[in-house]
Amino acid sequence: MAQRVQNLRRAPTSVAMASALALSGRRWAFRIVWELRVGPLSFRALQAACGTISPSVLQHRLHGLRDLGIVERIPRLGYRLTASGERLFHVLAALNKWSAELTKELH
Amino acid sequence: MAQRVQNLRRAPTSVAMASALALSGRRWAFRIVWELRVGPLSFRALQAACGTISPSVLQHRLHGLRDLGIVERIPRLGYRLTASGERLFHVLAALNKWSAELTKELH
DNA sequence: CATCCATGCTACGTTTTTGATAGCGCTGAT
DNA sequence: ATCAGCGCTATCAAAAACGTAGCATGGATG
Repeated sequence: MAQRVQNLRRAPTSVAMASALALSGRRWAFRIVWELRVGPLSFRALQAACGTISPSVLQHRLHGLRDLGIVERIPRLGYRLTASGERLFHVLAALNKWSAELTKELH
Repeated sequence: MAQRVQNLRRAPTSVAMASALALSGRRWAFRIVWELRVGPLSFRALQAACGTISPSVLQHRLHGLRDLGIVERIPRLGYRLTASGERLFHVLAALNKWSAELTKELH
């Protein structure tokens, strides 16, 4: 395990990782995935869950996330995570844990 | 474990998580952390590692990451991850793995 | 049928963020 | 003294995101 991490440190940033990082760098992208963890949400419910996202950006993101196979649209149910999206959720759960530790640390 | 994930799904998005997601949503933010996994990098080396980031944005991000205690500046060595930054790297390692599986899946 | 309401989504003008490029001031080596 | 590399700033252009209004559809209700 320690060895594997060392290899990760040495290896150049892969194309796949670069695009995952590019995805993460678009505003609201991960937040949308995170909000969908509860189950399918309608467009408007998703908008409300994110708080202040504008519908144009939400629409933009949903297209991108659908193109990547992270989110899918279900008629009459709205949007929900695919299997890949679910796996991404687990990554975000790790981020969630990290964020909790970070803010605890800042006090 | 399964139970803990269910709780995560039910719980509302915390303030800490919202700001972590906001951080992720700024372009290059996570990429910078990822590139610093190899060890300390100078401003220009970091710029080169990211590929095409402009110096003004890099400067902006570094300030933000320093304010959050994720990155620190070491005289004559450049920038490196703090302990929190290292823990964030481990989260990104999970993202790395996810990205590899995702692209494998798309073929 | 007519009305109402919620939905997914688009249009559009403004603001914010990011980008590209040039270059300044400093430091250390030659 | 020169020179190269460094961290970083300035400036302007381009792109992304925002806020708001509103359209079209479809189902429920009177």
